[in-house]
Amino acid sequence: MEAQLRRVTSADVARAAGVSRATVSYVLNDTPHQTIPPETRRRVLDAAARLDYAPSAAARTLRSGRSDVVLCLLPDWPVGQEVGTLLSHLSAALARHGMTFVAHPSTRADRPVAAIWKALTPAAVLAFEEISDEEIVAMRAAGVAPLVALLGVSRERRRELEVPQQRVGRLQAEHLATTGHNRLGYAYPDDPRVAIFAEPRLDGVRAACAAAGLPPPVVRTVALEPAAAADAVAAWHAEQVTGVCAYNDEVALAVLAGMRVRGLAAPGDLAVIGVDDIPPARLCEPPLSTIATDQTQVAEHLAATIVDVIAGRPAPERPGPVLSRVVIREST
Amino acid sequence: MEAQLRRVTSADVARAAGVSRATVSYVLNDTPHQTIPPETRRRVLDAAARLDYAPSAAARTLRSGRSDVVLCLLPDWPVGQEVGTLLSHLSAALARHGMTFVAHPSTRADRPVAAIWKALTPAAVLAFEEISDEEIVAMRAAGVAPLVALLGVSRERRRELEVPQQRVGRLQAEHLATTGHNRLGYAYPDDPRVAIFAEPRLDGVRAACAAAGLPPPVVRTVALEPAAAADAVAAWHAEQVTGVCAYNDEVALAVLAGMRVRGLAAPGDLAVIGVDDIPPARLCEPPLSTIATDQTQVAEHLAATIVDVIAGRPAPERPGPVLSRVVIREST
DNA sequence: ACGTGTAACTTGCGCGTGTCAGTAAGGTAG
DNA sequence: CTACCTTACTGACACGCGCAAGTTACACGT
Repeated sequence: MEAQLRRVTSADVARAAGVSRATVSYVLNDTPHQTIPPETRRRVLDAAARLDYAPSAAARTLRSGRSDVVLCLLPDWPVGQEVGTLLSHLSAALARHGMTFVAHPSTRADRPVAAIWKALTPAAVLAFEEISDEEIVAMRAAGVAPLVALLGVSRERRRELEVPQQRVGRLQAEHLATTGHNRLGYAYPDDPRVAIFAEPRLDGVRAACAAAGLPPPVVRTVALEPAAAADAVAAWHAEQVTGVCAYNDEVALAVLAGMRVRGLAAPGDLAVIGVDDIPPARLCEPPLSTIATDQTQVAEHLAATIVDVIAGRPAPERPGPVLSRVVIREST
Repeated sequence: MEAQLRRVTSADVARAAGVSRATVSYVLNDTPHQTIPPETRRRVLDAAARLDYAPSAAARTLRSGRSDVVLCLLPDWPVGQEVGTLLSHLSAALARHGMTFVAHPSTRADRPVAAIWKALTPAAVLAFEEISDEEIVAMRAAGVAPLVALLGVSRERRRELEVPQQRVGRLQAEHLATTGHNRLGYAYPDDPRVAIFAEPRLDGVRAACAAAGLPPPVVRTVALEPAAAADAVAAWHAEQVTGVCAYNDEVALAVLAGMRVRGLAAPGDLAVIGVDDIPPARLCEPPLSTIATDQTQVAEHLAATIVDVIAGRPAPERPGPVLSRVVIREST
């Protein structure tokens, strides 16, 4: 019918509705302190719908100086599906607030981070990794981009979103302590890039040990290979460790593999508990106890915080404490 | 020192360099057919660097009608780390072509897809799932957004990027056939959302069976639970199936778990091969044979295709056939 | 001397918005 | 009748950029 090759602009809508462009803008944004009679409003909305009008984000961004995009800089360590689902929920939650969520796989080495957010003029940037102070002032200076950092550790210097990583570690250790283990090990990840998450979790384990009157955990780095893990297992065994908290489920699987190499079996010789509850956790031998986190709840809180920060309001308080829970299977 | 609260614009650079705004634009974009003496060029570049100038993407997009953003609509099934690393490589590859890659976790139910790309005016949209024809013409009409779809199946209707999923299935079946199995099973994923990938893989298995003179594979849907998988295993066993190709490594792990329930062991009672080579594959019992794909190469080809499509050139031909290879472990 | 050509610029337009500053019509108060 | 307010609108500007068209200065060929 109408083979439109040009973009439909608000001027087109205005023409179709027989009003001025300004009126269209007022109607479509229901600008406060503007009195529009219902009849006119209807005409404008009709025309907009009929023409399939969608405002140009570019023009709107140019005009207002900020867009409704929230940019998430992904870390350069491989993101598993738990982060994937978190982002998915986050995207949905932000959409409910009228914002568009996008993620950029960090290729930090390739391009400076600045190039990315300058190319998008997002309303907010959400990062998993530390951001340099100069970077932060630069973003603030660019006016359009308040910053939010998601870290495992809470830092006093600025307001941050904190997924309670410490609590994750504490839950692991408490579970092992209450099931009769009094000498714990910690399976630390091989990849140095995930240290931001590993450190607070380990801190949580340490805290729980101290609270339960146990000696501090025996920390060993565990690569994702049976042979390497076997060495760690042997070391724990030699130190009378009977329960191991792993950084995550994959590391836990490595520990189980290492035990197999040494002819040991969980939970008899060594109890193992992971974090994340990835699908393989329930499929391995023995099925892996782990810590599951309600990503929906985390996403909801993250979204609320982001919205508040963008609006310049102080961030809301921490999420309720029941985001994570222990999933008991047969490895403990 | 200089607490700038306003954005640095090309006008600022022009003023600092003592030239007009147009000259700045010509220098920074090295516009063809413009003769700029080295001295002037240097002055401009100096000023730009000193002021930390970054062009406004919004303005540029508004002016030129298209941005340098490539938007990837993620599927609503959970993305594993293999997709994660693919996106990471893709982002790097596109950055090398001067484009910015962002991903949007598809919350298809929440917002219509149109709202997303209209909010970003990307140069291209990369989707994993089918896109309706009207959607496509709408994107084309919006002028700014050529479309590229990444599917497992190649469709004649339009140019698509094809990761050779069929080949993945063929590799699995050929490996089992050459190791002496002559009655194969296929472990189909429980999640209907991944059918786009599952179908071509299964087709590949069927083709390989036919080519090897074997009967068609016995297809069973396998949920990611030991009990459910056990039923499938029993069914295969009853039909004298001796080797199973699984949709991916997780499904393969489920099959292994199901065998355990039935007191069977791989590869003796049933050989199992997965796809993806996720870390748990080498950590489970027995270590899982699988198909590994070189994501770097895939990303490179994807990036090249996207760039070509944006430029309006025909897409380059298929990638070389050696993107995937069999990783032989102990489950076959 | 005069056109022609080229180097090295500058001026100015318009992309599509949001919004401020009007303005004409109509009502109400004094 | 005048002064003033409200309703219902419209005109015009600025956001930052790319680029087409124009301008000046100077060199060259005849």
